[in-house]
Amino acid sequence: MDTGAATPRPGAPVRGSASGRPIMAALDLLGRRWTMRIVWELSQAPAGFRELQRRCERMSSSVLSTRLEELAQARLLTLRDDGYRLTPLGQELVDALRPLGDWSRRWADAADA
Amino acid sequence: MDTGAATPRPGAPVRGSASGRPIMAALDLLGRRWTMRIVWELSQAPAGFRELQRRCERMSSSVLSTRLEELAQARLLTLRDDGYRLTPLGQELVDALRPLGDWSRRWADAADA
DNA sequence: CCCCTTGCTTCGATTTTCGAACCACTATGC
DNA sequence: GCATAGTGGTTCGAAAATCGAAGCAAGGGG
Repeated sequence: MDTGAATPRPGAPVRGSASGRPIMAALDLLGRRWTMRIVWELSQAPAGFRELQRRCERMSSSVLSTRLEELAQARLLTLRDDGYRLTPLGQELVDALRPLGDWSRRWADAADA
Repeated sequence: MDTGAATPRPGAPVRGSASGRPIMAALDLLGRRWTMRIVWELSQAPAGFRELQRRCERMSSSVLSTRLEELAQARLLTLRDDGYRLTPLGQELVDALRPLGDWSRRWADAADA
């Protein structure tokens, strides 16, 4: 791989924080382009590489490849016969992200006003 | 500003999705480097420009400036006499992000194993 | 054999991020 | 008045991340 910075791990120093606090590793990992989107798409349904690429319009294959490897390293997903799937840990992340979906709707309402 | 792509707005097409779904705008906005981190830091306490920069080690001033403008445009924060502060909408985002903190600790535990 | 799909990799072009230097302004001290 | 230090930023060239079209190797029909 080596197409960028190391995959953030809880306990290790990451961009913007040498403390090793888990939340900082999470914010670094999830703050990379397409990462949350990929997790979100896989929560809707497992998908293969090319289908994932289709679902996220204009995501480049090279970045998708990098992200999938990062997320696999972080144990949030795995490649199975039927495509990429979230691990139980990845599913828990989706659950943790769910309030964000609710918030975004309130944000949209507020933006209209 | 003009140091990159437009600030995502719910209802408008964003990177990776022409649909205008609020969650896609949120994922685009929050998936930019430092964005969630800035929101997170401001949830701990309001801070001025330079203090924010100190709290997020190595964040460049130019990106901080861009992000603050994006977040202000999205109505998630404002500049007051005592520094940058989250708006009520920004506070709600922090609340929505709170489960992520809990998850990150479970993630850390799983990574140890 | 040909054609289509799959999961990727390669690599040059483009965009984003970095970071040190700098500007304008407001104290505070001497 | 003059220096010093703090503030909120901007500028701009360098470095890193991302893009995206092309290509590769493997597999499955027809």
